[in-house]
Amino acid sequence: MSKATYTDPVGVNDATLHYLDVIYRLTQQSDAANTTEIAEKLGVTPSGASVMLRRLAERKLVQLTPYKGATLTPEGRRLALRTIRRHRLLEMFLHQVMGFAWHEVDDHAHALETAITEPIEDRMDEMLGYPTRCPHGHLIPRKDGTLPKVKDVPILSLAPGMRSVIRCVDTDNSDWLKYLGEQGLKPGAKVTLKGVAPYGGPVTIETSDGDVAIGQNLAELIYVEPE
Amino acid sequence: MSKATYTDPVGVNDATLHYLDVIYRLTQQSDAANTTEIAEKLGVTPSGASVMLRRLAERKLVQLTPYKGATLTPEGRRLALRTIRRHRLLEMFLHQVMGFAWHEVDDHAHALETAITEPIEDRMDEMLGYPTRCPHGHLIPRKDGTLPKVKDVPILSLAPGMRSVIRCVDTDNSDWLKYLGEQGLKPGAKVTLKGVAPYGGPVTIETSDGDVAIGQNLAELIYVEPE
DNA sequence: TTGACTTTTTAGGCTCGGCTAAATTACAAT
DNA sequence: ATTGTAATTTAGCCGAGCCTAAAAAGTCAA
Ligand SMILES: [Mn+2]
Ligand SMILES: [Mn+2]
Ligand SMILES: [Mn+2]
Ligand SMILES: [Mn+2]
Repeated sequence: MSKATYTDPVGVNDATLHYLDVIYRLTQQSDAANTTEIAEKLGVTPSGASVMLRRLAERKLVQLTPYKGATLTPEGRRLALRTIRRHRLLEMFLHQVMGFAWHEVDDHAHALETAITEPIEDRMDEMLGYPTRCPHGHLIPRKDGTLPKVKDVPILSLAPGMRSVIRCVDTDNSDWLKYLGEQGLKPGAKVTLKGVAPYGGPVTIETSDGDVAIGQNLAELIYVEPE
Repeated sequence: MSKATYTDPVGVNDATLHYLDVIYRLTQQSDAANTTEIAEKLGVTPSGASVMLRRLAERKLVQLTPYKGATLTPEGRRLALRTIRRHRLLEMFLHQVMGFAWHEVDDHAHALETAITEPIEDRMDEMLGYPTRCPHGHLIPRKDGTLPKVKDVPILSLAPGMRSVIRCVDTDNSDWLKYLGEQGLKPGAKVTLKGVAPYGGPVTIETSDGDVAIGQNLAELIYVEPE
């Protein structure tokens, strides 16, 4: 029973990768990820996260300013982007090659994202024709850690009547994805924003199958590229 | 970041599954697996294995007779067979669907065997047409824990001149597999044992591409079905 | 039966990633 | 400037899965 042949440098295990992944996402929105937010996303206590963050800082994977928050070091970001790349490639593979529905792939991809080897990552990429986005439209980081440039905008930022193509549906919620998919609202769909009812009312969107009306909370998840 | 949705009852983790897997294999050959053998296969010390075995016994996954050895309980065997099934299905998937060579798949399958979810297991099975063997010819346990009946015999047990079909090449050694594959000696190949030189000399086998001579140690790995 | 030798278990300790409870620091409002 | 509250860290603990060293149990031959 041989030891992990294709595995990473010691210490780069599941827990570590999950922390780095969460910190990466949080630092996309604000400049530093604070302990409590990280703990919430990971389902651990703030004290547990605090201790773990110190360990990650000792390993030079995060830059930690006590009482302020955490950011990733270059090595930490490299590993975070690798995990995200693998997650999104897996989602694409599960969807396109294995035939899972777009609302099913997130859970399965999480189960595999820290287990796959680099040759498998590369082979999936090749089989999929080097995709730039996951089934939900999120960008797949390249192996060098760069991200494709895109011009996605929230559909709600468009003037009513403007034609556009859906590029991303920004949620992992399986139920919402299933529903939006059934309404024809998924990446690649050509849509026109018809209007937004006042006081939080429904958003009407024209699709190739007719008009659909959805809540603003769901409409906020949809990003498009204007024609 | 949700908790392991598709994961098993608590405690059925990587280490546990590896122990069960090893105990299953060892109890195929003798009636009980002894501590030192288990430790060797897993690359841990006998003392470490002894402690772990006691924990597995407490969890009713193994039946432990101190100073005698371990056997699997029905639940332990169920989990062991599940891991072996997933390993061999993965090998088949990596080979047939993803195009990896037969000598490459074992390592990658080990990396994934404890990570995949049941829907992925089922979907691979379906895509592969419910295979009964891995690329090396080992039997794939069914979901109910039963194994297909076969009539494989060692090629060296055949009378010279007897025609047969290779069914299994019983090794995980990547170099040997690569070499044997290059010689045309892999499951499905029609072969005739020509002769065995005395005093550990070469074994000559006729293949569709001509005769090949290999060492007895390699020939012992080859199992066939006589015509 | 008695050693001698091998196998296995026990004792004590370590790291990792969690936990709770308590202390500390930051920050916002008076 | 002081005080109260919220965020964060520290202290002390735990279990899993390993380790080494030592003790105990089994085995086998004289
Ligand atoms: Mn996802
Ligand atoms: Mn996605
Ligand atoms: Mn294998
Ligand atoms: Mn195999």
